[in-house]
This record gives sequence, structure tokens and C-alpha cells, in this order.
Amino acid sequence: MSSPTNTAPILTVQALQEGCAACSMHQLCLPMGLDEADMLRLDQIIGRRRRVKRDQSLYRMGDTFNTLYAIRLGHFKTYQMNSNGSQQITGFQMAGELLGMDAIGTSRHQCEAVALEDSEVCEIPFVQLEALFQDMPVLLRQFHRIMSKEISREQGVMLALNNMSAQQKLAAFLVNLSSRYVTRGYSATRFQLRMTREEIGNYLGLAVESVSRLLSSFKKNGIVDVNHRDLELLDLPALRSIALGTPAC
Amino acid sequence: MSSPTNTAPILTVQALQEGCAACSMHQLCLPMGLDEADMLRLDQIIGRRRRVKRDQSLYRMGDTFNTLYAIRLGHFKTYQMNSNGSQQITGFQMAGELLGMDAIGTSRHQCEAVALEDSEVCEIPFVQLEALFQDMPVLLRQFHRIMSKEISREQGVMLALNNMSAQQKLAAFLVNLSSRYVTRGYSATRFQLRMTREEIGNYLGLAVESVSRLLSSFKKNGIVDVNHRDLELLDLPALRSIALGTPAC
DNA sequence: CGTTTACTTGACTCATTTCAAGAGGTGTGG
DNA sequence: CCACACCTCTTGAAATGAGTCAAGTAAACG
Repeated sequence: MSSPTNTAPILTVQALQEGCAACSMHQLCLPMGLDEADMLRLDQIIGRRRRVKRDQSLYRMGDTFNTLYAIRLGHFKTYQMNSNGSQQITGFQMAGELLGMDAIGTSRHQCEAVALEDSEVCEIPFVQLEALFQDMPVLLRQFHRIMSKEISREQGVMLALNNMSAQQKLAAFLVNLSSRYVTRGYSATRFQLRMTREEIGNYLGLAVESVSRLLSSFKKNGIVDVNHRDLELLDLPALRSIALGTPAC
Repeated sequence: MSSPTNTAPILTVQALQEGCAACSMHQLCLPMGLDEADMLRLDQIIGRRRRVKRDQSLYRMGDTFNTLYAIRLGHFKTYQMNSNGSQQITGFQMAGELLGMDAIGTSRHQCEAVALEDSEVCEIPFVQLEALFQDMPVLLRQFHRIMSKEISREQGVMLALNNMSAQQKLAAFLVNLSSRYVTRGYSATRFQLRMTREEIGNYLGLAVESVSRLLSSFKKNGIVDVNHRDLELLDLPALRSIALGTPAC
């Protein structure tokens, strides 16, 4: 672990006491737009923080669904199991995002969520959340917005995976990560890849070797600088235009 | 038509004939699980039937979002526009399915919905639907179930498009159509393709020629019989095993 | 400090696309 | 009702992007 920010125990205790209002991610997950009173009510149903160590599962495919999870800290991947036992990664999630919504329909988790690094989530018991919906329309609307965005996001991914060249896919992937980090207040151009090349390839439908080759070629062309997991996007506009399929550059 | 009923007086014959209760698709869309009184309340907010002729748009990308649409009759495709103006089909929808959920997040439609044949939809004003949610928890739960299923469906599609061969993709596509027709009371093995080969190819990320070739090869192997749009699945188990990647057959 | 895992790079192969040509339907207007 | 034009679909041959196989290097880990 090479995280520069040292998590002092005092800070954690404070955060535990102060709930959603104190969470730097509350702009992104459910509490957005709630007034103080409502936020307090939401805090009360949020059961406990749960730490998930790297490579640990938050939930497994087929688990009965009881709670949603708001990521407070860290990164996750979700994947489905193929018939032949191989995994297909369906997404990478970061702090401020909600996990488990795919299970609402069937009451069972349709995929498995695994932490890519030591992470922390807020458990949101779904039955109690539903009860809150009855007299907190703002919360309900926010919930619908998040689910709807998830649908749009996946449509976008489909678009990307369907008709794009390997180069376009990877460029689009990096641009997407960048914009999500910006929303969270991090740098748009410098971040760490939390996933392996293999996981990227699995997600994008590319061989590991292709991912590696493409990163190398981006580096050679001065579009990115990459050393292992450390990534710098040197020419974000170029990346964008590659992702869009513009032949230039 | 005018047979005596022992239902509550509030339930008119007119309502029975024209409302959700009379719709053969009401098991599939929102009314599922509602009692008669609730169904009547839902009927009251459902504005009007809307006919959509073949090739007409139900809504366009960027349109402001006001209503959801339950397909009552016919078929649609939804697609997003690529940067270079080409369309990427994100799904084919049939009677009993809900359209427009991707727009809830942004209040604007993220894609365009076009009828593949003369079709009919029920307009569901979203603001009024939200109002109903407040005292019809069953309706809300059903709505969440549908959205969640949409998320799962798209994850499944991603899985299919990512790591499958062209043959697997097409087999999976046909099996998927088949199972959806079964749910609607139609034959599992005989139906018409409502979309062109080009649209299938676009959706699956294949060239038109590949779709055509694959259909021909399925036909040659006695797995399907196909003439233009008329399709018969002669060996559904074989199709399934192709979709799953089983080498046999 | 050795072992394992992650990553890189090169050479070859192959599935799918692209290009090309033609056949079969469908619809429109005369 | 026919003729013409326009799609849609089919099939073959050639081109190619990405995968597979193989080997080696570098980092992470216990």
C-alpha cells in the first residue's frame, strides 16, 4: 500500500459519528439534494460501515439480496460467471457509486463484486430504504436517477464494445476513468490504474497482450505516460478523438 | 361484453375494456401484482394510446423526458447516435416492455426509439407515476424490478458481445428472442424477425454479410429454417449449446 | 531471496471484415 | 397490372485486425 493519505483513527471515528454529511462522497451517492433532517433519517437506516479487503467479495452471484452498498472508499469490480466458469467483468466501480442494483429485480445478486484494493462501503438495507421512499420523494427521485444513469452507462459501454476498434476501446476506457476521477475531485490526467491489464482486457473484450501493446503505442506516440499502474494522460484531447474514431493523430 | 360483474361499482365496463386489465400484456408491464382498485388508479394516469407507424420515432435523442411508454403492440428498436452520425442499436423491444427509462437520470432521452412495424404504446406521464408511488408501494416495487432487470439485461448483452464468436452471438440472439416470445404466449420456435439483417448486425457488432452467412450455415446444418424474415428454430437445444460455446454440434 | 504473478514484445494464425457482384423482393408511378 | 428502381439479402474472394502461442523481463510477495 503506497497511499499518501494516512488514515488516522480519530478521523475514522469522527466520520462514523457524523454519517453521510461528513462523507466526502455524499454529493454523489444517495444523499444528494437532501436537507439536514432527511439526511439524518437516511443516516439512521445505514447500518454499518463494512471494510472489504483487497480481493475479498462484497457479495457473490446468487446471494440473496438485502442491502445496497454505497462505496465510501476504494474500488471494486463486478463480474458475471460465464457458463464455462470464466469471468466476464461488467464494470469497475469507485467511491460514490452504488453497488447491487442489478439484484433488485430477482432478489438475488446477478454478479459478484470484489474489492480491487482495501475498500469501505456503507450498507443500505433495501427494505428500510423502500420505507423511506414513502415519505422522502427527493430520495426516491435520486434513487431513480442513479438507476437510470446505470442503464445509460451500460448502453454506452455496449456502444463502445460493439463497433469500436481495440484502440478506440482503450482510449474510451481511459477517458471514462479520467472523467469519473474529475467528478470526485481528483486529477483528470494522473491516476493509478486499480485493475490489472488482464481485467481491463476482460472488460473491453481484448486480449491482455493487446491492452499492453496499445498502452505501449500510446506511450510511444506521447499520448500517455505509463509505468505499471501509474498513468498520466499527456494528451487528453488526442485520446478523446481516438475514442471517437477520428483518424487524425 | 356486457356480462354481469361482481366487482366494485367504481370499475366500469369501459375501464375494463380499455384499461390495463384488458391488455394482454398487463402481466408484463407495470400493472403486475396490482389489485383492481390500484389498477384503476394506474389506468387513470395513463394518458392516451399512441399509434406509431413503421419507421416513425417515438422519441428522439435529446428530447425532454416526460413520459414512459409501455409497448402495447408491435416492436421497436432503440439506438444511440455515434459521433460520426452512424447509429448503434442498443436493443429491440416488444409488447409488454417499457421504453424511456434511460432518460430519467438526465430528463432528456439518451437514445432514439423507432417502430419496426406499426405499433401502439401507452403513455405514462412520469410525474404522475411518481405521485402514485407515494401510496402504492407495490407499484413502486414493480417499477424498481423492471429497472433492475434492464440493468441485468444489459450486463448480459455486454457479456454476449464481449467474448463471444460471431456464431455464438447470433445463436444467443435467436435464443433470447425465442424466450421473450414464449413469455408473451407466442411460439418459441416460429416467429418473424422484425428487423433487417443489417439491424441485427449493428446490434451484435457484426457485418451484415456475417449475419447472412451465419443464418445460411445454421440453415444448412438443420438448426434453423429461414426464408427472409420468417424463422423457425428447428433445433433450439443446439442453438442454446452454440450460444454457450459448447463445441459439439 | 526465491517464487509467483503481472506485464511486454515478437511471430504467426485465423475469424471476421471488406470489397465486389448478383439475385430476389417490394413498392411506386404510369 | 406492369416496369422500373430501390432495398435487402446472399455468396465468393481477398485483406486485415486482433488473438494465440511463445519467450523473456520486471515487479510483488511471502
